[in-house]
Amino acid sequence: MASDIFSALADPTRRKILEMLADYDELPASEIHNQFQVSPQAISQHLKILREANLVHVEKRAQQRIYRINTEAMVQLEQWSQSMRQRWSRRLDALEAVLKAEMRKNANAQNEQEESE
Amino acid sequence: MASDIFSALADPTRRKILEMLADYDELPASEIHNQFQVSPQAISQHLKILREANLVHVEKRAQQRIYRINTEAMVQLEQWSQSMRQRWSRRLDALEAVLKAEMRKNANAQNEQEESE
DNA sequence: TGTTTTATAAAGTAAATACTTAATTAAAAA
DNA sequence: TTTTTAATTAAGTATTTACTTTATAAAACA
Repeated sequence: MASDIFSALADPTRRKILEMLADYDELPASEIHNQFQVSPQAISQHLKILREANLVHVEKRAQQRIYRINTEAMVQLEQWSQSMRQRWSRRLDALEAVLKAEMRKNANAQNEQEESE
Repeated sequence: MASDIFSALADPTRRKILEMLADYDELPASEIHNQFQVSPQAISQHLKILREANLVHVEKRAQQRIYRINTEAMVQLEQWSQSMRQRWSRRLDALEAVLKAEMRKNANAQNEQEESE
């Protein structure tokens, strides 16, 4: 996992930037900035963090910097939540196995009792 | 989305706590603390943040506080990444439609040319 | 009851974060 | 070539964060 995807996603401005990029594919920094009330420098700093987390790609086009979302990095986020689910269900499977074993044991005990009656 | 799930997940200690809870279902604060090098107070503060983000549940048991993961909140994280994927693919679908329309147009142009030949 | 266990709350601090303004870079246009 | 456009980097600042130590709470145990 690219070191701090989660820190990068912690900021609502950066999440909104990613959502914009998911909707529009490619956007120059200036257009991203238009959607917010803060300075272009502030947005540039957010974009730098998104770049460093490998959540976006940049391409130079004349004076512009064109940003795109990096879907691979987004996949990593999904993988983390999936791995959480797997840990969770692996535990549930183990619990289920124990419960089934318990049920068999009870069923056997029941049978033995019936046989002795 | 319970306001700052993402901020709660930004800290590696808190993510590790969640992973522990995913593996072990229920754990008292003291056992969680055992896995880390920081003070119990520091862990208590992390647990508070996880509680406020609704990522965990607590149950009092004698002096202990028993923590469990709240799977509903984890689902919200998956929903966000899924919604990102949806935005992304909705855009791809639209692009595909445009491309298909282009192809039809070209095919028609081709036909008309053949007819005139 | 007084003491121990388990945990949290409160107060203080160093480092990180999200902004600002000022300065710099580099391509395009006049 | 000078100016404009688009964006970044640098420097400074207020707030937030992640810890610490100290103090408090509440159940269990002697």
